[in-house]
Amino acid sequence: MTSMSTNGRVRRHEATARRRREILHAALDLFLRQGVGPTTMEQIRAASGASTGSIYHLFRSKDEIAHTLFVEGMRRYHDRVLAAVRRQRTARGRIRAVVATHLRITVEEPELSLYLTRLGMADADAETAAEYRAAHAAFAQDLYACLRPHVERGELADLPPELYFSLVVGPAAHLARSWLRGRYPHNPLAAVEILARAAWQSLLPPRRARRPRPRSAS
Amino acid sequence: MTSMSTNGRVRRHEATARRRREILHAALDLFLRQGVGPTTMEQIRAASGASTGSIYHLFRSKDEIAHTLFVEGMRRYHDRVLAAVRRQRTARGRIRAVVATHLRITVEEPELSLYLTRLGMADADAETAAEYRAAHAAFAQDLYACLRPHVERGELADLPPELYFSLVVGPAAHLARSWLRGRYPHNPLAAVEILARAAWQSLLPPRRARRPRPRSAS
Amino acid sequence: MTSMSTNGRVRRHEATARRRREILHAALDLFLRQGVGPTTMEQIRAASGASTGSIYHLFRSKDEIAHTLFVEGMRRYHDRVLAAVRRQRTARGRIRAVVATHLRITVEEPELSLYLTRLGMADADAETAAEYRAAHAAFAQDLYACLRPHVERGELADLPPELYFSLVVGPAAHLARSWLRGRYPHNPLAAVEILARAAWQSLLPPRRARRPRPRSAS
Amino acid sequence: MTSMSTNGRVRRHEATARRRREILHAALDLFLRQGVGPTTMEQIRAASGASTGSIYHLFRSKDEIAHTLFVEGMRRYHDRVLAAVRRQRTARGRIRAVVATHLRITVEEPELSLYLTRLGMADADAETAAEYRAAHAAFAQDLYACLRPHVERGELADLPPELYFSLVVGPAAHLARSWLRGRYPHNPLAAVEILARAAWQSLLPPRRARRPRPRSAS
DNA sequence: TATGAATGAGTCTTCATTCAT
DNA sequence: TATGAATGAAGACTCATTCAT
Repeated sequence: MTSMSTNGRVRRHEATARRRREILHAALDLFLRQGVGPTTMEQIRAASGASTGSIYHLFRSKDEIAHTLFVEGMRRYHDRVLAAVRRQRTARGRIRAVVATHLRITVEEPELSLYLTRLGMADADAETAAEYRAAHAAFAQDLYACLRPHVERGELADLPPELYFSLVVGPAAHLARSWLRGRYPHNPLAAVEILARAAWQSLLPPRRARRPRPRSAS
Repeated sequence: MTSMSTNGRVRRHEATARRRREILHAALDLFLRQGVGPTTMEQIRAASGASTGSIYHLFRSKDEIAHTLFVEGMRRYHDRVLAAVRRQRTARGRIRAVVATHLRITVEEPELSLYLTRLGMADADAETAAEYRAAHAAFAQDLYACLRPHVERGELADLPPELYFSLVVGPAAHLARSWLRGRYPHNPLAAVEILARAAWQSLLPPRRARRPRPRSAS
Repeated sequence: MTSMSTNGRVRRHEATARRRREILHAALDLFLRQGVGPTTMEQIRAASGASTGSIYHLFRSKDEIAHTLFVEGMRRYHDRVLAAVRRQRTARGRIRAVVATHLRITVEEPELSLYLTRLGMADADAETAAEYRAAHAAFAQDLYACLRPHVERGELADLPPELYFSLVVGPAAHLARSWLRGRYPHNPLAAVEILARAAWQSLLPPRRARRPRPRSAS
Repeated sequence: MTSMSTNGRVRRHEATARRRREILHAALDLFLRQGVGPTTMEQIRAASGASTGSIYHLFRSKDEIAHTLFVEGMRRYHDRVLAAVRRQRTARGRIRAVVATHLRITVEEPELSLYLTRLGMADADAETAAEYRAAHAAFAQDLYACLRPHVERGELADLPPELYFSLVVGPAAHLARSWLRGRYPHNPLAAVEILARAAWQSLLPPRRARRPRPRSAS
């Protein structure tokens, strides 16, 4: 009997989780095609197959759906980038990892990427925006912590963290956006080497400082 | 009497133009603080001092206001960048001009920049989005036309146009966004040289190709 | 085994009855603070500790809870008043009993009294209202039956029954309401004698019949 | 032209005021038949002939309609009672005026009276309830100020103000309610003398004390 | 009997837009 | 041209009630 009840509960949990995913999935699709504002709960309901009540049982409001989508997506992005960076040991490898992962996520989850770039913050109220900002700051700090040692060893120029990200992520992000909007007709992943090399070069410390180290890692 | 009527007309034109500007100004401010969707015509009315009727005399709809703001802003951005680029003769100068102008516009018209980056396309319907895309394409083509000769002369690597922009504008755009969102605490203009140098280096043609040419642009 | 099952049944009955009381208690509290309409079953659930299902096991609907509260309260009020009146033999004692009991119930069960006075009938549909009216009519008849003999003996004036109640209960009810709403800062029970005397005097038959008293005030 | 525009404005004001009255009238009717909660804006719209937008142009919310109805009605009641009381010079005349006016208003504006008694406070939130209470307190003070001199002259017993009202208004209010609910089949106005006399007697100072006032009542 | 997730009809309210003056 | 009251379609959300477990 215990196992039955446990099974029941588990099965219900699974059903709930599936429904949750269905709703988020439907919402993401609609948000992307029409924007968050213009998307109606009725559309989400119809597209997800859930009832109005179910949706509100699982999410407090439409904004919470948008917010959940953004936060979960952001976390996935952050996690993947940090994991990829940590898998590398050399400065160059890490820089390349950032660029490559950004493009890889873009290609593998274009919907999510579009949402994060284009819609995510558009409708955020002050409080939510602050939360996003905090999450971003935490990510930036974690990421910079991976690069800091290389800066201290003189392998990378000593620049303000945000400038780092601009030099490293900026081009990749721009290209990703272009691709997502249909402007860039090629596979963004084919540009990884070019972008990674550009990023790497732009972070090299000024000439004189570079001497002591004979060869940088390939 | 003719002159009076002319004066009258002129004065009316001036008044109309001023009112138009007031409305756009108020709308931009509100759109930025709250997003386009959440902003109501009533708020625009109150903030601009115009009456509901006046607003609808000057603009067909709320969307048209958002659209006007976006298009006029985009045009201003495009014009400034192209003008700055054309003022330079050398490849390096032109690359630098793109970077510097982007940051300059950001600093001088942060509201406009935020709007263009963050909100502009979020709520656009398919048709409007297509129009934006066309405008962007025209700009891209004009800009690329300025660089093409340098490519042909072997001064710049031969890359797909969008990749160019990603390498040149990407870092500046990223830094601008960071600054606009309060993440980058320094003056973005101080980073022009770093970003311009990075952009320049990333566009250099592969080594072997670079030799034959006796003088690189300064 | 029989006794066990009996015990079980009894215990269940007790548990059920307790739960019923908890629900009614929680509901009364909420109804009073917010009104019946604005109170949600969810609030009743949370405040009573019962589950939604349990509540619907014990009550057909929210209206039934409100109705039960009203009817049970009304019956308690009626019963107490009638009992107190019947305990007295003299006309004066009975008049006084009505006044005193009304105030006593008010002070002892202020929540119930407030509910009966303020909320009870506000949301009642036609059918329910009719039921309430019938209950009230029955009470009025029972109560009047206690006074009728005194009227016939010439101890009390011969007035329409409702006018009786207005003269007897009216002031006490008014004072009770004032007290319940925080307007009357003293103990209502201290006013019993004044109110009872006023009621008594107002019910005395006209002068000539009364013998001793010569002139009423103009 | 000025006059035309003035006329236009005036005419608009009249139209607006009429519409306002129509809405309030329709709402009062519905509130009384069904209660405030169950009445929908759609019903008010249909009954008043106004459009949804118009209603919300004139009133912020359904609650504001209910509130307006209550406050305006309460003010009318207060004003009438105070005016009638002030029109009298003698203590007895004033007591009688309170009783008579209460019943008169009941008979002349039964809907309003029912609303004030039965529904008015049922759905009030804390803030609104406080406002009602303040209005009532002001009225009570004004009314008591009319009686105070008589108390000081020893014509009326010295009782707490609320007790006064209970003795004076209580019976009339009770009878009015009975009549409104169909329990009292006679014309309430015919009972004015009985109620007024009862009220008057109940307020007389204790016998001995009534002449020179040696001791205040215990 | 007990539970609480699911349901969906029904509400209030908003707001872009129109139009009589 | 200017005004702002009026419009009503459309949307987010609530909540009493049901029902599978």
